[in-house]
Amino acid sequence: MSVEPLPNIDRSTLRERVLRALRSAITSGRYRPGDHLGEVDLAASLGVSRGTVREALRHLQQEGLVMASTRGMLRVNTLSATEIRGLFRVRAALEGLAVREIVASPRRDAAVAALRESLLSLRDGDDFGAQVEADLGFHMRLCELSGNPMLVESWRHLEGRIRATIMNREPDEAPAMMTPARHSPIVDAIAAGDLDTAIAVVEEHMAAAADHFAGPAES
Amino acid sequence: MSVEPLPNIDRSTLRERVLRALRSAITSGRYRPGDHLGEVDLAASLGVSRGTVREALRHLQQEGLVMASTRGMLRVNTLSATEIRGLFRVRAALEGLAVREIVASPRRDAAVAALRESLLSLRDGDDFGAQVEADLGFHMRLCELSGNPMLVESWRHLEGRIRATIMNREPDEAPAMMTPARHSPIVDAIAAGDLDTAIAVVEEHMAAAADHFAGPAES
DNA sequence: GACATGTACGCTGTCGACACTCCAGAGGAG
DNA sequence: CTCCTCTGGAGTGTCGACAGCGTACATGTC
Repeated sequence: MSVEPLPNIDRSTLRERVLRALRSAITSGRYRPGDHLGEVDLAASLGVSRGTVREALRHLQQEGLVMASTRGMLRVNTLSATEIRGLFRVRAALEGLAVREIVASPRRDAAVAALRESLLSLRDGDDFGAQVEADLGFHMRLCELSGNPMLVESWRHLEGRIRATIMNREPDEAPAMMTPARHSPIVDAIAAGDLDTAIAVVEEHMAAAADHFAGPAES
Repeated sequence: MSVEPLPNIDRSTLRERVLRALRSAITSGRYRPGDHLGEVDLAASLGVSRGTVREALRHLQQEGLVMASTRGMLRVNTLSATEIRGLFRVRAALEGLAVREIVASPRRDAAVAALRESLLSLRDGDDFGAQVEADLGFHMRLCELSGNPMLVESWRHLEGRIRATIMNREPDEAPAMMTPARHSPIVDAIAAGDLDTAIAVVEEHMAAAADHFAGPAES
């Protein structure tokens, strides 16, 4: 009898796997913003029924990665400059709360260590996709370390739109936003326990990102 | 030929109507927190197919009004005290941002007027359900007046959980939270243009609500 | 040639049926 | 009496098919 512990069985439902596949296909650039996502085509491509694809698409719609167009058809979402600016202001508010809760927490040191670790992933990425993942991973980690599950939930709700925004840009333009140099000041301010500075840093970070992705201040 | 402009035809899809019906049934207390929502029963009650009910339920799940339990079954969501506290902290962050944007906006006076109007609905409600609607309507209005669609979107994403929290309480206990007296200071501070005070008022308002719904500070 | 009308096609909306999993309780072996 | 086994039933998971709606093209009329 074999001693090795048998591979874990994937108990995820078909809908969940289709969901992940579609999400990945969109955020990886396989489908471009504005592309039509037809249920029949996708169902045929993935080898599943329309109903299953349908549920996954509806989920992505609520995530903001997909938007409805005419006659109930779904397209990859694309955000206006105004929406992008608003999006990053909401992010600033949420991540500002995260910073606030981390600074107030007794586990602040552990949180700082975890964030420093997340920063490492940002350094060694020459691949654009990996760079994006590392950036979002850092900010998501920031929310998780707040210990507030609702904050994480709210941030995740925006994640699809964040990704849609980033993917709207050519890969060449964005990397400057995602360097460790832009993120370490946040961690430093948290480590110093200086709440006001930390929040100011986060807001500046988000404002710069908004300018980058929405085009410099037009409003 | 008749001159009257023909009644508007309801073009909403069956799924949308089922969604509204279920949401209303839950937030009105027709189903209690923890109740099992079986697809077959609901489909039979509503006279639609399981697939249609299913899509509506999945939507409500993402809204947080419904949660998954064992074997993929869905139940009316119920939040822990910790989650409730976190929820209201996130609300404070979001509505704080709303206040901030309104104060900074040139249309501040119009916003104040709109908020004052919303306050009126709070006054004349002896019906508990109407009172809740008026309260949530005020806060939602606050977000809308920020002019930031993403902020509204994020707030709406929490709305289901907020309602689930309120509905967890007996109707008799809550009304004190929803008096005009508790809301007008927010509007007054906005009208005065005093940002710091306004945000402090919002945070105090949310902290009090958290204590009320989660039980006084145990953490 | 321009406009109204008919018509085929593509797509989503909705449905009913079958498959599968899990839990609870009956029933037998020890 | 206790434990294991088996068998129903209650649910959800997934599927294929039909129906309805709109668009775009073809057809006919003036």
